[in-house]
Amino acid sequence: MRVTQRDIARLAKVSQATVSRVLSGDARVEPEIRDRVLRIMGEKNYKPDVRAQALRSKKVGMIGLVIKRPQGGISNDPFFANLISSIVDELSGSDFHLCVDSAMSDFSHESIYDEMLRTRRVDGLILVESEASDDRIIRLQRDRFPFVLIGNPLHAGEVHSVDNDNVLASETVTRHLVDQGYTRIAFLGAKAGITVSDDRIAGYQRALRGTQIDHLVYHANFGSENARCAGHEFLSQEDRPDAVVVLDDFMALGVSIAAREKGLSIPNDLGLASFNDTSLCEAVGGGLTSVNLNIPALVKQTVERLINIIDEEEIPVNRRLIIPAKLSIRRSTMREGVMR
Amino acid sequence: MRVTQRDIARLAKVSQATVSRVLSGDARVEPEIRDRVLRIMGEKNYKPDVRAQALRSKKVGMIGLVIKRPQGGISNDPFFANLISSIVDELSGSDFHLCVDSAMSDFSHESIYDEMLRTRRVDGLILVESEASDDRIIRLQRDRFPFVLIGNPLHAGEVHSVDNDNVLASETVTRHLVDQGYTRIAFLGAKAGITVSDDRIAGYQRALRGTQIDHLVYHANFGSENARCAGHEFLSQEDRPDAVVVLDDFMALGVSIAAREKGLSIPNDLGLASFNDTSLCEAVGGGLTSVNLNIPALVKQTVERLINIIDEEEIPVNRRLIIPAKLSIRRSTMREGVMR
DNA sequence: TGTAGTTGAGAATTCGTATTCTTGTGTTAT
DNA sequence: ATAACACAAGAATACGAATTCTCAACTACA
Repeated sequence: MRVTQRDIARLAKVSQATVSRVLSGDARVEPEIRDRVLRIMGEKNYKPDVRAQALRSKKVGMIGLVIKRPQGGISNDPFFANLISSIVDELSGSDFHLCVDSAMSDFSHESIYDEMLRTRRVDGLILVESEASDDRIIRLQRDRFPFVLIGNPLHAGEVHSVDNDNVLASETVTRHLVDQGYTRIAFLGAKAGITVSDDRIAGYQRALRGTQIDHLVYHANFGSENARCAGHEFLSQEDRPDAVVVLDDFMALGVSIAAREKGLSIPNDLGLASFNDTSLCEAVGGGLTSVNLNIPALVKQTVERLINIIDEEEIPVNRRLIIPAKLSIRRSTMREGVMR
Repeated sequence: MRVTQRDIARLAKVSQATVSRVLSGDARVEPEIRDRVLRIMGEKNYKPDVRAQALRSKKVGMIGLVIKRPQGGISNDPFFANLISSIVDELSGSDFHLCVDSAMSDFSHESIYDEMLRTRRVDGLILVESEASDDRIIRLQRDRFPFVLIGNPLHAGEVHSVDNDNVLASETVTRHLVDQGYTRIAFLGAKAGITVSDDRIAGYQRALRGTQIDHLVYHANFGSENARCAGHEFLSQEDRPDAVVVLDDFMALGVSIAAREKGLSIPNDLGLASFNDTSLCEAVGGGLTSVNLNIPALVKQTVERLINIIDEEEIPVNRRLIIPAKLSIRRSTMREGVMR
């Protein structure tokens, strides 16, 4: 059977209220009594029941992460692995835990919303934006439910969000390629409508604006295999690009394979850079230049802010927070005979 | 403010108990009243408070996953991404949710145990075994707390566990290499003491037992870079192996890079096979043969069993459940001129 | 010495739901 | 017709911890 405060109280010959006071560190309890209670709590290995605490104090000590899975799961997305483990790490200091749920395409939007909010299973939510899913956000705002968005909130006004500046990051990589002397730089993105992809294309274009370099934007579906196919196509062209910025590491891997299959050497025949700085980057072709989004830092800010909102401490005025990304330069963009 | 059963009761002019009965589908409530209550619940958008339900009914609707992170997080381990997303997917049908926590090396064993069990934050646990961490298990058993282990329970007796037969799987891949005509087959594993690695080495050895082929076991730390270094070493030997079974895809990637750097072509000069069948496999060198552990199936069994234990339904007698792995054969082991 | 003020701690209540206990009404059997 | 009984639904209680209310004992000050 479970040990309750009442049990402790009986054994320590005090009231249950006193046990509760000891637990909450109430100052006005005689040291002698406090020690006795603490001793017995130790002996009996007592821990308060979070369920009762939650009911009484209106806080469950849980934050929720709702991941939107496209069709067959998010199994292979290293981004989520990164995200989840970062959140868990970040939370391990606080008194919050992480509840992970998934929302399918559309139908279960409502149901996951119900489950997580109206039932008070979590105190707050972390949303991860991939497309523009505004109905959720609007509902959350209406109910004044604490949440922080990772990603670009688009036109949604008063939303707390944390994100990278994808435009700037993409501009930076692209500039890097320009600096390395590449003259025909392409961008391989996902199909239009995916916010990250669109933003990064915008950054790529911004970087090239002052230059003579043509804007070459290609599109492919996610995954290395799709990217490999796309790579084969654009690398077969007469005036093929001599460098490519790719939407993510997996796709870049695909491109690198396509390049190898076409007999193009990286970085001399083809410069290659991408985003996410996965562990893959260490391996691909002796090193793949990639933008490190600094997910741990991003998560740290997200979690801190969310907890602040939940605890109703002063919420920073700046509702949108940008985490700077940094470039991890590796061999795939270090053309021979070029010095910074 | 929150809508409670009492509010619904007042509006429907019934007692709170009746509302509760309607909710639990109690048969002996007049259809007319039931409909009225349901209508008002709908209007008011009522959902029961899980905190109160949990307190009352001794079930929180949560299962916990404690991941043991070696030092700096599990960020890059695709296995966990897979695991977590599979669990979430599997759970999305049930009325359970997933709570993910991490346990550091040793210290926080106790603390995570406290948090998750004594506080009744979760109804049951999924443990993932990488080494032999028996103290946790023993404590859980003593408290008769519902849990299922993913991995090999070693000598721990009465534990519910779900796992692949790593020995058999490894035997199968190795056999496959033999069948392909490779004659000098090595195994690259992690350092001794890691259960998966040891088991797979055992399977490798079992496969070679009837043959003339030497047993060549190498060890390296996890990660593609470490494997690449190790690969360089053993591929430089006079009598280098002509095929390698590698502990996981990431390490295999490292080996493949080492091979390329040494001018060895895969699969003709070097056969390569590994475990996990990550999305990487599609990409590496035009296809990497890998053992598919069927994590979704493994998770399905794990979750089903755990929920059975929690609900105290009849628990299958067979405490240890083996999920068959299957081999995904790709280019890296398809030597030219060899037919099955 | 008497009254006001302080303080430590027990009693009682609350959180929202599930469940048991109880009662009033209607049905069946003798 | 009345005792025995089924049954729907309200009243009351429990779950475990936090908090408010209350009171007794003790200090302080005139």
